[in-house]
This record gives sequence, structure tokens and C-alpha cells, in this order.
Amino acid sequence: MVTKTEKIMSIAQKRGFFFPSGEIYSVKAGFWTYGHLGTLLKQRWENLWRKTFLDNPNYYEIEDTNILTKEVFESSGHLKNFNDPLVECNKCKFRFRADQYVEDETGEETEALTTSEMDKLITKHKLKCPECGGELGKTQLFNMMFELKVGATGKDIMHLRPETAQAPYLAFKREFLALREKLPMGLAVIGKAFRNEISPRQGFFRLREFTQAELQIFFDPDTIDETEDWNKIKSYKLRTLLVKERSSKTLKEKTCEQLNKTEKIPKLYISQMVKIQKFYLDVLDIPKEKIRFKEISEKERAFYNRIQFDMEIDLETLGGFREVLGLHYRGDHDLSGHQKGSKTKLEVFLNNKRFIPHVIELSFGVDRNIWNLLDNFFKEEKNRTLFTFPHSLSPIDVAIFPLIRKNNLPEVAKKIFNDLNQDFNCTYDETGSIGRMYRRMDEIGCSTMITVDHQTLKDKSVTLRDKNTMKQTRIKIEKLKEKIKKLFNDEIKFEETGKKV
RNA sequence: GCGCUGAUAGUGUAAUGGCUAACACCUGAGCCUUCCAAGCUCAAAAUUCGGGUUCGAAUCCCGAUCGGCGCACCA
Repeated sequence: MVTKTEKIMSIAQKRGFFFPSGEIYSVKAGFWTYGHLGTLLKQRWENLWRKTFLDNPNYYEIEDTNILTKEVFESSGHLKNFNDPLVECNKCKFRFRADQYVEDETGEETEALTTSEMDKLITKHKLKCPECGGELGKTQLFNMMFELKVGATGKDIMHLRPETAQAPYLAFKREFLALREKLPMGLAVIGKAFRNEISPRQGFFRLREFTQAELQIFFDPDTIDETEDWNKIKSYKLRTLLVKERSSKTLKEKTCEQLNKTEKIPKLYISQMVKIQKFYLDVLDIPKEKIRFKEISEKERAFYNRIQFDMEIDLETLGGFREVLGLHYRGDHDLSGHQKGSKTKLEVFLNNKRFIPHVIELSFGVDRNIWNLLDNFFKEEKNRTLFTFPHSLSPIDVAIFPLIRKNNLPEVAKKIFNDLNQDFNCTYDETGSIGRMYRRMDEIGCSTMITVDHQTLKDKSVTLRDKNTMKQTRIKIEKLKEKIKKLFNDEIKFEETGKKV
């Protein structure tokens, strides 16, 4: 039995969506190359993301280096928290967190201990393997961050960033001044992040080098329960799964007003949930029942996150709901940490008071979102497989074919290609029968196909085929551009809170 | 890291110690063809790597590398 995952992977590699990085040498898990179609698909997703989330005049995208100095991660807590002390049983090879175990067993504070101090505690308390009672080996640090030696001496240690979020925090002071001291201020980054996962699994879903699209919203904490568009969104229903509802089988939608009044979730936070949900439902066209906001409990989330909901999407290939983004209310953790670590004032003076802005972070895993698109839009019919992407996501907008390779039809088709390619992502093909050319384009999710036939020579009309329905309509060549633009525009439903896409 | 398991054209399979490593799909060239993977001809394309056993290894043995699954890890 060929699984859906295998089918999608096969098409992805065969057609050029993505494939293992450097595979002509050897395949390493967690590193992938985007091929030409994958790159187009990813660009389209990213552009829709930009249009949706950077819709505020005080929200902008910035770009930072992937390599950052050690001090950044001392302040952010990554050097400490990403640095797990692991200990292994010599007998059964069970591996676990040494600090947590020692603390649980002895009640001693392990927060600031070195590995050798940890080992001393293990010896002192005669701790054994919790699984089999065997002797424990030496504690070793495992850091999820990639370390780099910079410069000739190799003494300067820098790190590949494990998240893009640090960029806006580091840029905060400059951008706050550059954007003339207004809050809320949004700084977004779409870029690479790097985590040295012990064993990345699930193909495309947990990577060592991956793309994040993150938006950090800086705001005055006193205004967290304010948002301009509240009247427009207060009766909008959000698909939330609260911690207390985890055991319930059916998801109960709640209006923004309910979440605000009953669950005490602040309005600014809720307004972002609305935007996110609309992005998935209206822009990306994901079926409603496949998405949910899962509330993350205090125990599960990082200590500095005061509120966290993850958007989860039901993915057939991964057997259930999987996280594709996190929405975090991080308080002043980040700016306070950097203010202390860098000895640079990151306080602002606004509204007649001095304070450190708080942060709400939207953190999307882009590659996971790409996988979601492939999973959710993959369809198999009797004689074909296709991706039913919305037009705005299709890697190729229009394909142009001559019905047969004769009678001047290819020349006419090429001319149309040259013309339309100015405005759309187009491709041209004349190899094989017309049916085969349609199938090829179906398989990569091309939106629209144009065929030049003998009638074209008589009356300058061509057929326009819709991928999803296979229906064809005849249209004059001169009307093509206008018609295709209209097709693409008509599908857009996202108008209330976001920019038109 | 541990355990299990696997690695043959782009993809999916076959060859179980013996002929030039086979077949299908895909891809390319050509013929044919007036709308949904038609047909015909031709072509390109593979045994993960390193040792060993043997007259002879894709096949057996050892090692390495890498993948998948499970455990653990995933601030």
C-alpha cells in the first residue's frame, strides 16, 4: 500500500517541489532543498502572509543575520534553556534530563549547576537509572543551537539563531525611533532558523534548518485589552480548544466576546487569533473542521509565555492535528532580558509613563505550512492526481498548449505564452497528447490551462480550462488577461480585517 | 544515542551465488493524432560505500554511511 505521504513525497521530488538537500552526496535528515515549484509555492504563501499580517501602517518586515553573537542568547535564555544536561544509563542506555531528575529526587536546586556538580550530586545521593536501576554515566550538555567559531582565532563564538524572533528585539530601539515612537509597533521576519535536533522525524515536519515567519507586536501593556476593530470582530466565532476542554470530543466554537469576558483573554490577543483564523479559512481555504486553536497549559508552555494558543491543522499524512504556528504573549521577557544583558535602555516614554513594551508573538513554521498545503489540497481522482490549490497559491498560474503540434498551432500558442507571461507565472508545453499535458499540470496544481486549437485560427478564440472541474470555456485571446485576473480576484473573500490579497 | 528494520534507473518493483541486472510508469527524440495519462519506433537511466568469502556477489559475511519506525529529545 502506497501511503498518501509517499505519494506526495514522490510528486514533490519528481516535479520539483522539494528534495533532500545535497542528496547527490548523502541524505541527512532535517535538511531539504526547495525546487522550482516549491520555491514558487513558498513565495506565494509568504506573500499572502505579508499581505495579511502586515496590514497595519506601523507593522513592517525587517531582515537580520542568521548568525548572532553569544551574548544575544545569554540574554534570551537560549544558552541556558536550550542547553539540556543529559545523562545516560550505562546499562539500559535510557537517556533523560539530569537536572530535572536530580531536582525531583533530591529537592536540590539544579538551575545553575555545571555538569560536574551535577555528577557530584548524583554520586552523593547514589542516584540510579529510574528505568532499570543501573549505574549512570557522566552528565553531558546537549545544546540545540549550532555553534560557530568566527574569525581567525576561533575565539569568537557565535550561534546560528534558533528562532527569528530575536531580530525584532535587537532592532527594537532603532526601529522604535525610526518609526517615530508609536505603539503598537509590529516587526516581522521571514527567515531561516536552525536547531540541532537530536533526531528530526516526520520528513518535512521537523527540520534542522527551517523557515519561520514571525511577527512581534510591541505594545503598551495597559492597552492590551484594546483593539480598534473590536466591534467588527466581537461576535466572530473562534475554533478554540481550551485546556479544560481537552477531554471533550467536539470542539465548541466561542465568540470573541465570550473569550474576552469568560476566559479573560485580552482583546489585542484575540484580534490576532481572528486574523490567524481568517488567514487559514478565507485566504488559504482550509476547511473549517480541520483547524483549531489549542490552548497550551502553563506547564506545557515556556515560563515566560503568559498566554499561548497553537494553531493546529488536521493533517491526514501525520495522523491528526499538528502545530503550524504559536501565538505567544511573552510579556516583557525579551526586552527586559536584552536591556539587562546589553545594558542598553529599551524602556520607552509614552503616554506619560516609562515602561518596557510587552510583546505578542505570532510564530509560523513556514515549511510545516507548505506541507499542510500539499496534504490538504492533494486529491486523487479516477484518472489523475491534482493539487486543488486556490489560484493565489498555485505555483504556476497559466499553462498554454497547442492542441496538436501542427498547422501553426504551436506558434500561436507561444505567442500567447509570451504575452501572458508578462503578467502571470506561465508555462508552455507541446509534448505528448493534450490529455497528458493536462495531467502534468494537474499534478503540480496549475490553476488555468489554455489550449490553442483549429478554431483559434478562424476566430482568435482559445479554450480556458479550470483544473478543479476540468470545465472549459471559450474566450477571445484579447480578453484573456482580463478574464484570468477576474478569475483570480473572484476567489478572494478576505476583506474584513486584512488587506485585499 | 539505543532497539528493530531497510538501501537496485527519477518512481515503484524483479532478479535469493551463475547469460549483457529485468519490467512498468515517468522522461527525451520521432511518427501518428481535432480536447483529458491512446498507439507505434527509438533512446537515456540503477545494484549506497569499503573490506571479506568464492572460479563467480545486487544476492552470503564484517564494517561504515544514511533513511524509516519505536524509545528518548522537540526552550
